[in-house]
Amino acid sequence: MGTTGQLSAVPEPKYWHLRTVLLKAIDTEFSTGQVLPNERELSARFGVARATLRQALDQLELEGRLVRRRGIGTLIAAPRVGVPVNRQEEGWPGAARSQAWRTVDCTTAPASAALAKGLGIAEGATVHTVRRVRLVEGRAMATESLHVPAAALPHLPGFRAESDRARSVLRQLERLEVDGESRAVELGVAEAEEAALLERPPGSPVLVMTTQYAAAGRLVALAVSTYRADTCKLTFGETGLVEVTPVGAAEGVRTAS
Amino acid sequence: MGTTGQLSAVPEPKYWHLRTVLLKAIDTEFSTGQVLPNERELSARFGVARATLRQALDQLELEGRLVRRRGIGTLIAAPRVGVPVNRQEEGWPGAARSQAWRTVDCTTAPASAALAKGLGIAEGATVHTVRRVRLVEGRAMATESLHVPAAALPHLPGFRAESDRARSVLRQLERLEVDGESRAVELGVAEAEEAALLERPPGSPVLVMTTQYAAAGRLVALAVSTYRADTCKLTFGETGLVEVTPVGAAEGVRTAS
DNA sequence: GAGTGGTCTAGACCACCGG
DNA sequence: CGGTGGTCTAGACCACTCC
Repeated sequence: MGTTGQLSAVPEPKYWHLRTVLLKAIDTEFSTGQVLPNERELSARFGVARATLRQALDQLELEGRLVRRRGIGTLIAAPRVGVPVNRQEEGWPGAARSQAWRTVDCTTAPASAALAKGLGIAEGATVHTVRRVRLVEGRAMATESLHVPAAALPHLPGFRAESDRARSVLRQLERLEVDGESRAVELGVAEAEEAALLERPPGSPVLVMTTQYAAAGRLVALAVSTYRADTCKLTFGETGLVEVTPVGAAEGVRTAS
Repeated sequence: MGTTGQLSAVPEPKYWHLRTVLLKAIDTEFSTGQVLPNERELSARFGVARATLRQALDQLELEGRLVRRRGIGTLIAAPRVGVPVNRQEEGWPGAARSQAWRTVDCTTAPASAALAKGLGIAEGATVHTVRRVRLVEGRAMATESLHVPAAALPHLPGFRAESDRARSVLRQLERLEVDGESRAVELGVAEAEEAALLERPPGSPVLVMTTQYAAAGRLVALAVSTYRADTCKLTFGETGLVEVTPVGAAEGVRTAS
């Protein structure tokens, strides 16, 4: 990486120009896992205040190009992991290759107004909520709150220990024939508990995915999942006919073209 | 909104606590379009430096709760717009209700390495690229670069004016029978040109969606779309059987539960 | 011109990590 | 312990919008 980096006059902010310079350096002179010079060193080298440098690093971290670790340094991030989110492969409890989820807890409570609306049931109706963490290669990638109206699980056995109840709910869901799902994805930030489960500080960006599952013409579950935006790329597989080359082969198309 | 807001001792950073306080105020005391007191006023009221207050506002803006306009003030944001992204309804050129796209330009050039890989063709092969902007309610919500190998469009007429060529490419695509698509969504930031098309400053967060379209067992197009993360919520409709209550009815489930 | 958010500075102290 | 990133401060000036 060059010594100065020639901050141009100024139609564009310094931090943005810095980001560009650093990005090029990352692409050409560093590789995954390497540590950058520390912030005080970098800010001196580029002749800017540390806060300004940090603004540039913030951008690059948001883009998933850098990882900053307190007490360690700033590292070049690994490319984002493609995380499949279709029901068949991974999303639905107990399906094929899923030891990928770890159940955190399970509660049973009356539905809040918002939750009732999302599930299309009456406010105050009993709802089971299973919280799970999705693991990819052993690392926590997402949290999920799976809300299921008690009415949708007629055969659920009576009270049990919490972990048993979670298992029961999940097992019951497996048996339902889900014939439709509707998803939405938006940007959010991790709140305290989520952040802890994801091993990230509060305020970290997440991709919030909301999924409504339908069976026999009725909604039977509402899942709210928060995926770490720094390390995850959500991939939506095709139920269709052709096996398409996995997305991710497209790495770098956006900027390189 | 209270006058002080009682910043607690400190296991949690001030800016994060501030965010919480402001979030509650937004939910209870303000409504869409209202302007907050200015930053100097707010920072004084909460007894913090302006930079600290801004850190809290940054978070809320990332969450899509605030919009800041230079020279105007900080406003309460409208809820995010649900933007459908399935091929049938909106994504594919010329489909049903689409006057929703505005073509920006159309270029024909050899494929870069990354692009060739994404399309499964040889590097340097000729590719048509149509850039478009997606409009929702008249506002620019996304940009798209649609890359199509020339080889996939055998009947494309010879050279023409750029706007005509764009039209031709899109029309040819309509005629192909697409039988598969593979999507990925991740977080990114808007670069200069994108940012301009989206009427946002560079560095604004975007949801980057990469879509591979297949027809007759081969990839025929690669689309890279960048959606404004502040105002968009991507919704994935079901090709399935049941008409599911639109996601968005689930508003507020995540925090309220 | 007055008022807004956007950028930038130069410093300070803290929390965490490793040897 | 020294070194790292994380937070916070108090100020300055700029770019923009509206009157």
